[in-house]
Parts: sequence; C-alpha cells; structure tokens
Amino acid sequence: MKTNALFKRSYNQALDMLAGAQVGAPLPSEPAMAAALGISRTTVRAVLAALATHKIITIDGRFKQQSRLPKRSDYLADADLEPLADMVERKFMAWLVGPDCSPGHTINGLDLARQFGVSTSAIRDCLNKFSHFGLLERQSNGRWRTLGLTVDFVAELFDMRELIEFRAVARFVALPKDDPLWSDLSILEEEHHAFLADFDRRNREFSDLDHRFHKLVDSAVPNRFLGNIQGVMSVIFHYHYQWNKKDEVDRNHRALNEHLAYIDGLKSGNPHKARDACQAHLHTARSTMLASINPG
Amino acid sequence: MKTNALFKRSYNQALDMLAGAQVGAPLPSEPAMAAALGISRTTVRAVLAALATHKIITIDGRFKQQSRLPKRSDYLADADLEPLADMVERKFMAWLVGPDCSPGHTINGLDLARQFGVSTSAIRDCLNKFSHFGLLERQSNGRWRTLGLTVDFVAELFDMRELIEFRAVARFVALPKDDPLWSDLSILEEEHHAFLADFDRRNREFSDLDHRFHKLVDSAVPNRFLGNIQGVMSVIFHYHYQWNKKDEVDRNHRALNEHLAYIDGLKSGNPHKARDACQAHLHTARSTMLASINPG
DNA sequence: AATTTGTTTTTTATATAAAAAGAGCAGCCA
DNA sequence: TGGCTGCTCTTTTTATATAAAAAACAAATT
Repeated sequence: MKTNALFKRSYNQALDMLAGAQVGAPLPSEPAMAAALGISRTTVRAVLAALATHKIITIDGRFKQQSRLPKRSDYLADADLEPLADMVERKFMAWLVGPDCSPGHTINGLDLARQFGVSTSAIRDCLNKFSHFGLLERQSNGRWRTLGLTVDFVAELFDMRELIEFRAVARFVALPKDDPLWSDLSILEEEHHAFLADFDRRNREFSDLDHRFHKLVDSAVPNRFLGNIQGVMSVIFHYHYQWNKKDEVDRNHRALNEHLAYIDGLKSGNPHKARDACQAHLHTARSTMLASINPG
Repeated sequence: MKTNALFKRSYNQALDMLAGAQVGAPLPSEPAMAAALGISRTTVRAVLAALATHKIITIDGRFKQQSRLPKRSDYLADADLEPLADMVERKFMAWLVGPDCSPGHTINGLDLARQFGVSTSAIRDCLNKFSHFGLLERQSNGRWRTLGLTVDFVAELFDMRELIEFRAVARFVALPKDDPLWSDLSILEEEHHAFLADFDRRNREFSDLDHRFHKLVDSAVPNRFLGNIQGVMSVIFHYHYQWNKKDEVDRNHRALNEHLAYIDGLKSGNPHKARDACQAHLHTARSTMLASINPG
C-alpha cells in the first residue's frame, strides 16, 4: 500500500503549530490549513481526526479548538518528501551516466528498486519513460537493456535536431514582422545581454535560457512530435552536464555569443545567414557533447 | 496476478507442432523445444506436463513420445491469449476513435479500467504510452485529456513524416549499388507485383506491406527517434482504417501503384525523380487520411 | 455570494501473488 | 566428454488489490 509519510509529516507540522498557540484557541478552517501546510483538504481532515482521537483538539460541529498542548511523545516518526517520479528519474539518470552502468548492460529492476528505496512499479514507469527517449531497449524476454549515452546516440539525436531546427529557421525568417514571436525573440535577446553582463554569477542558469531559446525557435513550426526530442535534449543537458562541470564557463560563454549571432541571423530576414548561424551553433553543441562523453 | 498468456500460447503452438508429426514420434529435447518456441525451459516443462496430463504425449523417464493426434478441443481458448498490453491498446484505440470519445474530453481511468476489464495500472501504462504519441496530454491536476485524431494531429504527423522520408530518399538514391538495401528493395518490388496480380484476395494485407516498404526506405538513415513516428503511423493505420473501410479497395490500389512509381524513382538514381514520387505518394496518403477523418 | 464542511470519485504508489526465467547439480547416456 | 534430464530453488517480471492522497462534487452555514 501507499506510504502515509505525507500524513505523518503533516501531523507533526500541525503539532508544531499548536505548540505555538494557546489552549482554547480556535483552529483555522480546513481549506486555510490545507493551504498553510501545502496539502489537500483530505489529508487535513485525516490529521484533524487523528488530533481529536488523541484529545489534543476537540471538534464540535464546525467549531474546532485546542484542548491541550502537544507533548513530545505525540510526535510521529518523520519521513522526507519529494515527488517520487522526479526522485526516481534523478537517481536513475545518475546511475545511467555513472560507473555502475555500461552500455549493453541488462537492467535489474528489482535491484534498482532496492538501491533507490522505491517499489518496482516506480522503476517500471521510469524505464518506460526512458525507453521512449531511446536510452533503453526492451528485450524479447521482457528485460531491459541499456543503450547508454553513446556516440551513436548523440549523433542521431543531433541529426534529428538539425533537421527540425533548420526547418523552423526557414519558417521563422519568413514570419510577418508583426508576429508575436518577433517580440518574444527580442525579449530573449535582451535576456542574453543581461546574462552576459552578469555572467560570473548567473552562469549556472544557462541551461534554462538555452532551453527557452531553442523552444522559441522551434515554435515557428508547431509540432507535438518535437516534444520527445526536446524532452530528451533537456534531460540529457540537465543530468549529463551535472557530471561534466569542466570547461563549463567557456562552454556557456561561447554558446551565449553563438545565440546572439543566431538571433541576428533570424532578424536579418536572410534565410541563408540564419541557417548558417544555426548550423554553426548546433555544430558546436554537438562537438561539446561528444567531447564530454568521450574525453579520450 | 500475472496472466499465463505465454503458457497458453506456447501450449497451442506445441499442439500445432504435434499435429504435423506422427503418433509415436519422439519429441525433441527440452532445450531444443525452448529454443524452437522462443521460451524458457521452465515454461516448456509446464507445457509438457500439461500435454501429459491430457494424454497427448507420454513421458516415460527421459523418453517422450506422442500418444495421439491433438484434437480441435484440446486447444486452449484464445480469449486471454493476447498479451494484456496489446489488448488494452487495441480497446483503447477503438474507444479513442469511437463515438464515446470527443477531442478535449477528460479521461476517466477508473471507468476505462472497468469497461476493459483490467486494472487501473494497465490503463495507466497505456495512457503513458499514448501520451508519447501525442494523442493525449497530461493536465496539471494529473488527469488525462484526449487530443484525438484531429486534422491538426494528422497535419503535424505528416509534416514530420515528410521531413524524415525526404531525407531518407536523398540518402537512399546515393547508396552504392552493392548495398543490401537495393536487393531488399527489389524483393519488395516483386511482392508489390505479386500483390497486384492477386489483389482481390490479398487487399486486406496491404497495411503490412505499406509499413514494411516505408520502414525499408527510412532505414537508409538509421535513427532511433524515428521509432516514435513510425510507431504512431503504424498504430493509426492499423486502428483507424479498421473503422473506415469505405473506398478501401481504391485506396490500396492507388497506393500500390504509387509505391511502384516511388520504387522506380529510387532505382533511377535521380534524386529529383525519387523525391517527386515520394512527395506524390505522401500527399495522397495525407489527403486520404484527412478525408477519412473529416468526411464532411 | 462566498466559504466551510461532508461525501464521493479519481489518481497514485506500494505490497503482493503468480508466471516466467534462470541457475545449479547429480545422474544418465551416446 | 558433452549434452540431456529431472529435479529444486532463487530471481525477476508482471498484474492486480488496496491504502493514501488529491480532487471534485454537493450540501450547509455564515
């Protein structure tokens, strides 16, 4: 069954609140408490019911009041909290790019579940997700095999990305001058300049800016199948570069300047100039990624 | 609990093998049977035990022999012979293109589970899969919304398909003449002619031929991200056209001839001719699909 | 009218049971 | 020697039942 860590945590938080209040004080309404604790009203009601059972509060109709101060022994053993799927994804990516996993390896779901401290179902969901990203493969016997962050994978990923982004660039330069994308682009351009001016402090936030920039360009040709490509790009940049901090400053600085040239190209209205700037940037990105995978 | 569909399928396959052999003939060894059926020895042993229970074979020490020919009634019901995920997928697609579902509709997982006679987890897996195909969307509150087989969807799907296939065509015509893909193409060309000669009878099997042809062309540029596109194309053709039999004969006949022109184009080695033939075919396919969605 | 409370429905995560796979080993036979 | 059998036992995958949490709905109160 599902663990009730959230309930326990919320119960303890409620005790903390009561410890700071006076006996006889009325409690806030259920929706107010739900908002204060950041949980659903269902859970608030469960907490209130438990508090009443332990005679810490009394509930009379819709009027709730504190009947005594909470004691040390009232507290429940605590647990921590993070969206489960995110936690599994994070640990899995760390495992995938770490030394315990080599391409072609068969994945032991049970073992991963034990390592990560979650159920096998959570692992299963995660594996399903990454199989759509092309990082894993299902074998005939139902087992999973890692394909890993190989040179081939990066090559195919960037091939696809170029194909899509070249097309978007061609469409983008041809947009009417009153299209809202142009003003979005200008805003992003200014953000780039602001970023460069404050580069030393903000350098770490670059991946977000990069993601938003490419997303804007690609939005010139709306297509829901891009989601997969963008998703995997985003995941890889997010996780892979966490383990490759070397040359990060140079890498980001160069990419920023390439983005600005790219934006110039788009604004020029000249399809060839725009395409060349795009190609130059994607080429750098590809080389950077390949170099960081294959330092040899 | 886990279904034993694999066991049932294997049991029926074993019956097929026995039906083709003679009474009194010795059976192959367990590992040999496991290899032949593509299953583990554990399952082979379960099948052998069941066959012995039904007196179809006799097991005497290490010597197994057939004691009688299998009868029609020996076969296990094919109701739950299909892998669960496939069954759910089939029913879900039928529901999605059926009258009970309109685009923008919120999906009730619990209700679908009841309708299909499976657990909510199976539904969850299926929804997850189709969300990667772009037919569904996750809402902020964790619910699912159908996007449906709309005109927009088809447009985006075919845009992406053209992008990929044009690139594959350019690569294909430039392949060296001794590349194995050329002989694969010739084999497929002959299959097309055979198909045309026996069109009235085989007409229904066209979607398989179509799928194999496009897969061959696309294989000129190996890229694992194609999997999604090909997957959704395949799913849509498979399910959607089940409900749109109107004009099927004309549609398939025309597509066959376009394929042949397309193959000619590839074989000519002229990139423009090949591309034109490809474009013509994809254009027809797009119109056909749009017409069948939007008969108005 | 806006908010609070009581109730029901739906989604999410895990524990669990069964199926299938796989490993190990002694004995047998060509 | 090398492969097969006949066991048994462990591991892994898969599907479901079920509890927890969230959300939606409906009635009641201020």
